[in-house]
Amino acid sequence: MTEERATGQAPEEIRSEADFLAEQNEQMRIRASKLAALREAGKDPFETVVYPVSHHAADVTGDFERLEGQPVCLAGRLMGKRGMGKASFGDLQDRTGRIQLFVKVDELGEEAYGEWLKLDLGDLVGVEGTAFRTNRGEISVRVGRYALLSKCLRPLPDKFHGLKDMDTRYRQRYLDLIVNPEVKETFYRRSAIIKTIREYLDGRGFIEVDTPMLAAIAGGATAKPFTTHHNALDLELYLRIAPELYLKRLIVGGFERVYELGRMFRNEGISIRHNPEFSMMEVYQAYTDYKGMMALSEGVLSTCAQAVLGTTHIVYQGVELDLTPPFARRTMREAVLEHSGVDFDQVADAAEARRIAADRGVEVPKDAAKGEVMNLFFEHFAESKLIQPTFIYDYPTEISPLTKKKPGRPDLTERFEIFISGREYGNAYSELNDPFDQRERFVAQVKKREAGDEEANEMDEDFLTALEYGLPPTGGLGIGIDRVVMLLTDSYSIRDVLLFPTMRPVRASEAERAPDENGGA
RNA sequence: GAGCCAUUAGCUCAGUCGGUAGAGCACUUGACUUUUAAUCAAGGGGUCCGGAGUUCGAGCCUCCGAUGGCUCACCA
Repeated sequence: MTEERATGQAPEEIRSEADFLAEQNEQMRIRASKLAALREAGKDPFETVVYPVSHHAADVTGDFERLEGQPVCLAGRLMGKRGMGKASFGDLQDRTGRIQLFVKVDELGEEAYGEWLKLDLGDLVGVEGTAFRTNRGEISVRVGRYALLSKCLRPLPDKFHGLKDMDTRYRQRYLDLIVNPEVKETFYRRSAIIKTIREYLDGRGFIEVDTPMLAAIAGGATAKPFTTHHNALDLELYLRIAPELYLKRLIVGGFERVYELGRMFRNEGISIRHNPEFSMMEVYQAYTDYKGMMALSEGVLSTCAQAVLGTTHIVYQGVELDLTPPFARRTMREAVLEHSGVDFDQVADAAEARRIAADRGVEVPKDAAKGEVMNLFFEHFAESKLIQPTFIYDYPTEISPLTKKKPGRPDLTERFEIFISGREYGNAYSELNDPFDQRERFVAQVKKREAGDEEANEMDEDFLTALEYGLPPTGGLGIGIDRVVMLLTDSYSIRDVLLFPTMRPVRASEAERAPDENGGA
């Protein structure tokens, strides 16, 4: 909050080329001196602005019958060099993959060939030549002319082992992308999944909307928010934890079918399944209920699998999963009964529920309601056993403050969550549209909040006002995009489906804190 | 937030009992006109994560710290 905070990097951190040449690393010095020589000869690669690319690596390899002997022009990163004296081979990597280059002194001339030999692995080059097949049968480009388009001044990670160090892979994702091809594939699939979801919903009359990420009230979910501050308004704001309450206002406004696909922020722990910022899809559809959302969930998930894998029979971490609709359906009570032997319909009240929890070694809060205990039993005994896609429905009212109650069962709500491979993928319900009931639920949440529950909802008067104007019966659904991407890319950790996962910054200099530890200078 | 493990050349990794630091790839130089982890020969390259301690001597033992990974807890 101080004025100095805006200060950027210190000027002495701006590095001249001479400083760069003085770097410790021998390989960097050599690369930098090659650049200096090129500049001196009037061939500065960084002056290049465009290159007339006509084909990509996969075009040439995939359409070779048609392209054999034809002129092609490609650009990319030089990833392999195999010199043979007066001829040499190289590997060019572009966004579609790799292709072999064949370079001969006869075709390039002495000077250009000599310069070719000085290229470094990682340099960005453009090549013009003809598509052909070598004696050993590899589809290649016979290079007639080439241009160095940008210089790579640092040595790349091992060409065979790639980059393995997880810290470096996440912090310097560009390196991971350059040398580990499967990483690119994951993010191509991520893009395809998001595109498929948009097409699926757009084709069914939904419109995509953007609601505030900066909000005065962090509502719509139970989670700890990040806080921030707006200077001009002198206002404390939260980064959103869910778009739900805004999207339902839009249903009140008459859009009838809306969705939002975007980033959420929750100030909680980091794990293999959790990142402080993550992506979620939320959908609201008027005149349907949670059953309608089950069909929509099945449609979205199976369509995504079909789009990126061509099948709904997938393998995640060695386990075969069948995403073909319809998914299994069971009530929470049934799942808990099956996996713990306890029938919560036979449990009289919260006190008895807490006694059973104590007997069974399930930790519950001292004042836990019966429904909360059942939910904890579900998480403790049942959740990890739900491998094939399963809708668990009839959630307790106490843990569902925005959900319509089940007719004839005020202790249960019309809500379900989707479980696959022992993990939650989505959450949906018949939206509570009774403003009186909603106010009571908010009041109950506020009480929990006052009792110290930082995750409980705040009162949202404007949302209640919107409900008083009339929210049609509406079904709502949220699906965690990152987890879907993990599922369909067989990724073990959420960090593997986020380009830049949240990391602790590396301390600039250890020396800065040394005096403290040495007890002063 | 707690526990366990890791950190050695640009990258991937060895490092014995505590005795002056090793390999492969990459790099440099030379040979080689169809190789593909090209090959062959020679060479250069180190803040052993940081700090303190024990010791005649520490990459290795002890303590403190940094960062990451995994597990657990909270959550999606």
